[in-house]
Amino acid sequence: MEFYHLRSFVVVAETRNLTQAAKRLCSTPPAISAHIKTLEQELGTDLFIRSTKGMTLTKKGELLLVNAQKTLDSAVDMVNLAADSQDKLMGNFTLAVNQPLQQLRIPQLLKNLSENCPGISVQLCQSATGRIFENILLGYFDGGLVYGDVPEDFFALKIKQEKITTIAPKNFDEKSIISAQNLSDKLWITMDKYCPFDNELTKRLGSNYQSKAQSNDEQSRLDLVRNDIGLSFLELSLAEQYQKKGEIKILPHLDFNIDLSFVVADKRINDPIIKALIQEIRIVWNITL
Amino acid sequence: MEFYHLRSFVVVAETRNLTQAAKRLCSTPPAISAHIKTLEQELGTDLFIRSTKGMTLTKKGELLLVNAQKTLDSAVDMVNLAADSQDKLMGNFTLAVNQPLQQLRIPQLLKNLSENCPGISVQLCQSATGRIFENILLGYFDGGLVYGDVPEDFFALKIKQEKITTIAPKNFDEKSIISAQNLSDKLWITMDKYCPFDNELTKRLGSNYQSKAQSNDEQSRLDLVRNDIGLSFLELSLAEQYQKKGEIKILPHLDFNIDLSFVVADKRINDPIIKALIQEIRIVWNITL
DNA sequence: ATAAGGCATTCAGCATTTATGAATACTAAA
DNA sequence: TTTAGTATTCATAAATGCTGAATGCCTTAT
Repeated sequence: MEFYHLRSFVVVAETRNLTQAAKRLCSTPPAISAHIKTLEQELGTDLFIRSTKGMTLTKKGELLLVNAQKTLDSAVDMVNLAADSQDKLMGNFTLAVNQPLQQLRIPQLLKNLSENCPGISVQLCQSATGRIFENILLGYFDGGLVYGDVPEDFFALKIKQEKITTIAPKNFDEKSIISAQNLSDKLWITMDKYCPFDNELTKRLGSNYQSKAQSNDEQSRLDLVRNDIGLSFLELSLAEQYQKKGEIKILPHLDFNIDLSFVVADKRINDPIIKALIQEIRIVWNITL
Repeated sequence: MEFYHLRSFVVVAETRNLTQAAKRLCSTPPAISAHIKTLEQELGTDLFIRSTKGMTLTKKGELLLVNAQKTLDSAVDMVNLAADSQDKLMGNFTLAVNQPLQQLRIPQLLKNLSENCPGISVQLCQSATGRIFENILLGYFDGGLVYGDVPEDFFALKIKQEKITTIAPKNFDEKSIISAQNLSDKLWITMDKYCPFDNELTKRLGSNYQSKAQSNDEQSRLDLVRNDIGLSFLELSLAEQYQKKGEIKILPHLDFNIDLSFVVADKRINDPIIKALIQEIRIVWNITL
């Protein structure tokens, strides 16, 4: 049974005349006749009573006509839905982030997105800057929020510049630190090779600093510093909060700035979903251009 | 768009694998691939994202899958309904009657029928015995209740024997009637050539009786007799009712018996609807065989 | 009575669509 | 590097559906 059987069924039932039905269906009586016959065989019941005057529905035909009509309507619904959602943006976007969501205004972004682009759903994924680049290239992420410089083959939208400072345990003797170089023999809690923070550290202190522990997670690093394990980098405003509480100390000797950017694969810059997402990011972060 | 497109769509969505889908559909990957591609072109949107791992639904694919499934379900409903009502009796039956319905227990018949065979609807039609035979042969009636002998090519189920008597106006001088022959020169209200009552009249009185008026309708004939137009035949029990009221007189000289039968065309005796109807008639009239 | 017109159906041949099987290109895993 | 699994392309074969003329049936008009 195919749709054209049902179409013929319905039209013949309406016209009660095979010839006219054929005209309306832009076909010929033998073709429509065959449709009806096939349908009758398949359903195992007569649908019409043939006479020299035309075709009249049997009782069972009347019964089944309702379902046939319903089935065709359902199909039309599907086609209409496809047409309606033709230019409607729909899709998933796997967004990798390198910080707690609040700081990145992600909640606001999701809120705006669900209002302006209800067809786009976002899958969030925590990762480190370097890994984000890799996974975007591998197709596991669609885009991400990353620190620092952006490799080739990536499109980057600069969101803001962040100030990074050095945090130390509260009982750290900051008097002993005169220049940045004095920090190179201290114990460090580093990120990992995928994090530009570590690059910055190497740039400033050389590669002879000691790494006591590694963690991508800001919160973990903070905890380790709190517990007197060593020094680490942290975003300035966050660090100031914890210093106020007396939990850590801030060492300004290595302060540096770093860009926070939204990145996607260069080749996907014309993807309408990505375009829409960038638009929303611009709004949330108030990026004029 | 045809059903096989939707079937392929649904199965590929389930298996997320063209090869397995093809197996399940007893087909080959190129065929199923073409189905999907055709459907995508027709709907104007991609349904799947192809990868070396298989096929995964796009967002719009997910959206449209619901409708596709619904459409297929609706079609299955129709096929199931056809199968369920396979052995269910359905149809119209045009029943011609030659008397008021009450006497023929038609109300009871309809009641039983609607309980035992809800798919059968009955169209009632008043007519005269002879016309009933003609119209059954012409296909205008499916069956009827008739008086007297039944021609060839008809199946007859005898329902009961009725006593027919002669009715006369109330001021009729019955003393003057010694034998049946005395009635032959009276004025008669006859039925018509299609009614076996007239045959009976001819048989008994010869063809030289005078016909003043004709009517198939019992009520009309009764009215005419009441108004002193002439004599006529009537079923005995009815006649007795009217005699009690003093409206008419009964003349017993020509009394005769006649069968009331249910008839259908002989060739249609195996029609299941007719079989069912006969069964119900047997019940209503308590006909043991 | 006869002819004409409308109806559904049958059938042989044709046109189109659909399915197939081998080959290809790609990717992931071994 | 090879192997296995994926979807796709292509030429060919098979199947399916469509057509137009012819047929039979019936009703209506002549």
